[in-house]
Amino acid sequence: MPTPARTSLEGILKAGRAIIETDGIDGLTMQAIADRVGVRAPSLYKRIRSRNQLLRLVANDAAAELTGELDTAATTGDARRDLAALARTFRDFARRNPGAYSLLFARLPDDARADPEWSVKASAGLLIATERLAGTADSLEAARTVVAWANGFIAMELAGAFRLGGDVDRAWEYGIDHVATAIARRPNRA
Amino acid sequence: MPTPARTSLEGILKAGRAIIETDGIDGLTMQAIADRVGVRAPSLYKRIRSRNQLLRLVANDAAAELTGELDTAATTGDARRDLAALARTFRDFARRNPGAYSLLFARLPDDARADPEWSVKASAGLLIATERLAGTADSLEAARTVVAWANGFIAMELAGAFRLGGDVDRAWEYGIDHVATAIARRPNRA
DNA sequence: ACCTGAACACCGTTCAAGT
DNA sequence: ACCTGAACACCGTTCAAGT
Repeated sequence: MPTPARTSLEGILKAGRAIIETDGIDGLTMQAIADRVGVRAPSLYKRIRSRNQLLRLVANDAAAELTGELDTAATTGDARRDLAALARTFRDFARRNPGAYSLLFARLPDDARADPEWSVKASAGLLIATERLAGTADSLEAARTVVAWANGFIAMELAGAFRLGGDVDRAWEYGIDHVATAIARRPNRA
Repeated sequence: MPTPARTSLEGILKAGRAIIETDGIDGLTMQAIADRVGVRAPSLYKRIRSRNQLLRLVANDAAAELTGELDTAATTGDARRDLAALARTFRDFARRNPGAYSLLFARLPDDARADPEWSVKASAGLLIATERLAGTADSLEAARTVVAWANGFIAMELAGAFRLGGDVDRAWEYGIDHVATAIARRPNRA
């Protein structure tokens, strides 16, 4: 006699997104998921192959969300303005979803990581802006400089690593402004 | 009848530094330490209070090593050259000690993290260079921009996040050069 | 077809017992 | 004074058994 399903991939995924924000990656246990969807831990293996695959599902879900937000962020056509908007969107996402953000950039086993294409998709708009600012020859290096700065800033902000006082928001504005100037063609011999 | 000690803090610390490089933070288990120092896991609690305290010891040890290297890196007196040397030293340390590096910047419970002063000590030389380049008013923001960029770059490099091809070393040189220009006073209206 | 309890190998940690 | 085995509460995962 078939028993009706009490779990679903969607339910598990939603539970995963919620738990990773409250308890972090380490808190995302099979037990925690099972409690939340109202089932015993072994039953989860009817829907997912392993905890690592669950982490990948959660990471892909977050990546799609972030990519969607980035796609609608660069709208002015002004490369400098678009660059600042993309960076701001990235930072806002990280602040709203610190658990998902750290999952996306955590060093995890390959089978737990988001599909590699996500970073290509996510950086499409950025590459357009940096190409216009820095020129075709340097657009990849310029994009990497911006992403490294934004990623590093956000990671340090979330980790509470800015411990020398001062205004972190001011450091952000200073940073995006100066980095944009830096990658613009001939920044210091205009 | 007192038994002679077969463990020592030094031995445990050295084992910890070694294991974190081969097996990562998650691989640094009490079992792994015990195996390496030739004792059973419960005996470790005669020397350390908990695994978290061990993580802190390892982190502090790595922080002292990194700080020492940074202290001898900025020697030319030329602020731009010193800045590049400090960044390069940072990157070299991370490549030689990727496990320790990620431990230093991982989000961990407070009792597992390195003492907060380490980052103050480590950034002393950097602040001198950025103050000369950017001026006193902006030196903190400038230092945060450099650290965010370097940290973000290294984290992405170690995570294998540069997936769009291209020459990563060239992106590093491009980045440090342009970031230095960016924070220098009046970069685009000289 | 779905869910469960029991079991396994692993964690960190405590503690009484051995020397 | 130091080390140990046994035990506890937790992990992820497998699997035979129940409906």
